[in-house]
Amino acid sequence: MSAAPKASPCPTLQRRAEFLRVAAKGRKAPVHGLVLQALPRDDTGPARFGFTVTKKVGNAVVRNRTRRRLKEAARLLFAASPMTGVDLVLIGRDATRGRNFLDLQDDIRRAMRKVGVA
RNA sequence: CCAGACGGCCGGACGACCGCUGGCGGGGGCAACUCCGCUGGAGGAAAGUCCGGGCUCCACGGGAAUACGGUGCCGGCUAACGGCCGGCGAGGGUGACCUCAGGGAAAGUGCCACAGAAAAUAAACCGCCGGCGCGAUUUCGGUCUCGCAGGCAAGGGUGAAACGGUGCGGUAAGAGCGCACCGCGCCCCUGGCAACAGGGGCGGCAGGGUAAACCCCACCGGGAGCAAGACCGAAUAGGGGUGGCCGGCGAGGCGCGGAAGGGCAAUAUCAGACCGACGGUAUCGCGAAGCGAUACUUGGGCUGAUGAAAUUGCCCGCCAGACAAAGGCUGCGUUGACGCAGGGGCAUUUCCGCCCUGUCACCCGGGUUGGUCGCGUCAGGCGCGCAGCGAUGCGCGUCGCAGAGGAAUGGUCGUCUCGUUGUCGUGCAAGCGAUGGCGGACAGAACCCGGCUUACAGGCCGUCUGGCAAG
RNA sequence: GCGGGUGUAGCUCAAUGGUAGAGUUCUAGCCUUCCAAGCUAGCCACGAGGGUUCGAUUCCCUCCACCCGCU
Repeated sequence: MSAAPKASPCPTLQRRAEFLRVAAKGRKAPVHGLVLQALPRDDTGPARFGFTVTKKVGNAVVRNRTRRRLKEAARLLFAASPMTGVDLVLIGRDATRGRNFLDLQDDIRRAMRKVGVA
């Protein structure tokens, strides 16, 4: 990469191969509001996030809103307590949209403990 | 007031905290970037992708014809359209109004099942009619059965549809055979730019339906799409080439290594079942770019067997992260890392193991999961005026109004609002007030614009129609 | 973004504009000591809505769902 990488506080996974790697080799924790997949990395860079909402959940508006809630909940949580050296994939499900926001944040914390990276 | 028709419009509001992103200004930094402030940040359909255009590349000397695809009453509007407006015709509705692929059936071809005699050059099942012959009967007028050769198409029956309809005359019975009206065709007149409408005359019925069957006629149409297309591309890694320098030993059996090897044939292939996706070949359609269709299999992989397999030729492929240049696709060196040795690394020492390994300089090429442009000032929005029945056009004024890039335009909370519903109070009642619950549609820009189509909670405005009531 | 195709019985597939059919499944009966096989009978369908036509699974339009290809 010729341009210097942007110093974003919350870098995202973008390539399909990265998502597949996390799904294949990482650990999975389904909770009520979402499904979390995590894969530790060797380096000590900031945690990277990926967001997945399948077409089964709904149309474009519903998927967009589901993804944004997950993104915001993750942003608030990890701004308070940053993590390093891990790739996280958050998968939205039907309940994500109607879940109380505080409960959704608790769901993420609970899922983090289940996959053993918290 | 009730029911309805048409047109236009809105698509919850405000605030707090925490975020994302475009622009402008300022500060820091060599720069990438970062901080602060101000300001902008989804839709009427952003959707489906059904049409039309801009823009870009490709193709192209002009014109015509053919083929293919599309459109199809007339006139107008428009950049253009399969869109819109106005008019005409047909059908529906008490009405406002709605619906219609609505050219040609007298160029030709095809089709019209079942039923029916007959489904379109006509024809005659049951029938009707008079004549002739035999016979029966008779109140001597006639009546009836059967047969023969004829006339007729009114009635019956079939069907979605039966070679004009109704009535009168006429006749043996009938028939546009004659007449009136309706329909139809032709001609003329009037109105209209036209589609068409109205009127008159003539004809005596010719021409069933189907063109969302082929077709004919008229008009329109090059191909692909912003992943179009253009530019930059360094360090490092990686590919290739040339030159200089350095370089201890060894092998071609197995094995191993190497940036890079398969197929077919020749004295090495064989058998089996399968597939037609991919590739190839052939044919067909259009002028080509390009797009598409059909067929085939010397093509493909799979399973099993034999074999130590070389060499040569041809073809394809590979070295290579798309493309190309030059070169190469092998291994005993006029060489260049295969082995050993040597050098370096795995914290240090010895052994073992693993990994890396000529070095320097110059030059060349392509352009990726990189960056930049394309990228938002335009068939633009709003207001007023003028022209027009209208679509729309013209003039003036005014505004600047998203620009992401796996994808921003948000997340959370509160107050209000709207709908619905429960409870309480009040009231004869409609209702009003208080309070609580639930809900607020359809849906997310991806180059842009004009349409069409489809989805949509709730609400507002205007015009009109039918009905009821009151004045 | 561009383009193509499919939708018929529970399943796999047929069908010139004229009564929707085959195999299989299911149900019942026969056969058998019982089961299987076999035989016989039955049940079940044109993705949705409009239009053209006397008549539509078939022709035309719109919508829905699914699949495939190219870039």
